[in-house]
Amino acid sequence: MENHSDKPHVLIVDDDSEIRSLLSQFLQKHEYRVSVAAGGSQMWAVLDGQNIDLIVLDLMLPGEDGLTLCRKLRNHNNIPIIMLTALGEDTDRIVGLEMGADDYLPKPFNQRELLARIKAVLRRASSSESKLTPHNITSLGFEGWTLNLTKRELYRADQVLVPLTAGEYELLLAFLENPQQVLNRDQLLDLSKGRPLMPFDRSIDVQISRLRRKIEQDPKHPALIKTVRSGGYIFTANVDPY
Amino acid sequence: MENHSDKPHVLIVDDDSEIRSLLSQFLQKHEYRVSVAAGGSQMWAVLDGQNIDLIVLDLMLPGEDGLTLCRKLRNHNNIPIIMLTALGEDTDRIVGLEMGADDYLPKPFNQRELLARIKAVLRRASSSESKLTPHNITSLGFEGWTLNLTKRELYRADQVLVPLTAGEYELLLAFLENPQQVLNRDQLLDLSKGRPLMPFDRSIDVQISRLRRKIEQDPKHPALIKTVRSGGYIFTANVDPY
DNA sequence: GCGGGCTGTTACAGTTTGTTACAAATCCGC
DNA sequence: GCGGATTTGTAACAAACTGTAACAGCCCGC
Repeated sequence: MENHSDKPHVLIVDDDSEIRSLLSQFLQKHEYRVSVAAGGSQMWAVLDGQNIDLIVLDLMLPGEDGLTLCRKLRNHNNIPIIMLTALGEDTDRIVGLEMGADDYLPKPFNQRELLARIKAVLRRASSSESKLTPHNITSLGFEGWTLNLTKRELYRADQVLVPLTAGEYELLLAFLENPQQVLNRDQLLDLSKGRPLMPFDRSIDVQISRLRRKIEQDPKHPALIKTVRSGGYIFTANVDPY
Repeated sequence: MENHSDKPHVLIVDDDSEIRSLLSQFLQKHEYRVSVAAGGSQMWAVLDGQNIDLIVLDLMLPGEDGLTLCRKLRNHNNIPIIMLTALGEDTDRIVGLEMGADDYLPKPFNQRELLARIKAVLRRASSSESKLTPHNITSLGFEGWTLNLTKRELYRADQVLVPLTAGEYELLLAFLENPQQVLNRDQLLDLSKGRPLMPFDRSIDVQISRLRRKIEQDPKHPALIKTVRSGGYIFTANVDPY
């Protein structure tokens, strides 16, 4: 469980307010803590402030649809997802599973059926936590950016993927693991490549330049990675793990 | 145990009918279920229809010899094998073990000796079952895909079988057993083929390329198996055992 | 033995990374 | 401030690394 209580915290994302309140009451009766959201933006707001253990996500939503949200969620974290869809069609199920949903339930569904699936998915999630999923932290966030550690991918605040080369990724990771402290070139080379600094070695400077081009608003006046003359570089933003 | 009774099911492969019936009676007395086969083709027929827990395989067989059968068995499954050979020579033992036999017994042998070895091998097999690639786990799932470990078959999200060669299967399995961590080429070669990396050896790269062609949505931009330049490769998805 | 499939090797093209060179920025003593 | 020394930014090139097609050898079933 992500939170400190013993009740799993379930987030229901559905545009139908009747379904929201119905499910909410039902799950609360069965010892779940429940939050609700009518769409994508409300969902992100809840995720920002709460430690959610499982998301029940409607496939059909006004605005951004469930599949898109599902994929975006997977870029950020590992929270289990159960998709609800009006169609009992296999195609939807397949696409959903490919997007990273953990289970799927065709509407209309029996509430007890949903309860059973929630239990099953949570059980699977907690049992596999220690084994085949070695990392508890999957992403690091800073200033709206997200670095997904399992996919080794960087996402901008608007969720667009920004391709990083291996070298750029390792360098950025070195900064995110040591934020707000000056790192000299030797440390950076050690952290990112595991090798020591040689005389006249400028490779870090060049990699910094390349990384800035990708993550700085104005690379000429960097805000995230600042130069410390004759000291090294410093990552200025706050970093939070997910 | 693969079958649902509590009796382990042993398959005896020997061309000598006297030995077959002798061993069969003896083992049945000691609470084993026994099937017999006189050679390769009978063996495959039995394996097709029964859930065999252990195979006692004679090295000297008319037609296809025991070593060849042993290797072929290993390409298909993980059933423990005890080899019988007329020669007490170490060379045969070594070759047998290399082919994947779990133990070896020189003829002539004491029946109690065979019983002891069967017990030991089954105990070893069942204790390792609960570890890394447990036998009670029959499949590994990731992003909608399913890898069936007993059949060594891969299924897409829509349940369609995707044929894998032996090499591709072993490589994929290596990833699924070590997801979300960077594996270098030496590790991958060791895990999938059991041999060390030689200089200028590019075989892993080629196998990766072939595997990607089968499991990646867009092999040009792989999502499941990512390249880590100068590091190796990483399997990015979550893996859950079934 | 023949043919087909699998695997490793090789070659070459496309990326990524390190090196070098020079311009720009900063520092320091005056 | 001014000029020279030092440090950093980055374009351009070279070297290293990876992707994959094509080929050859091997194994296996017939």
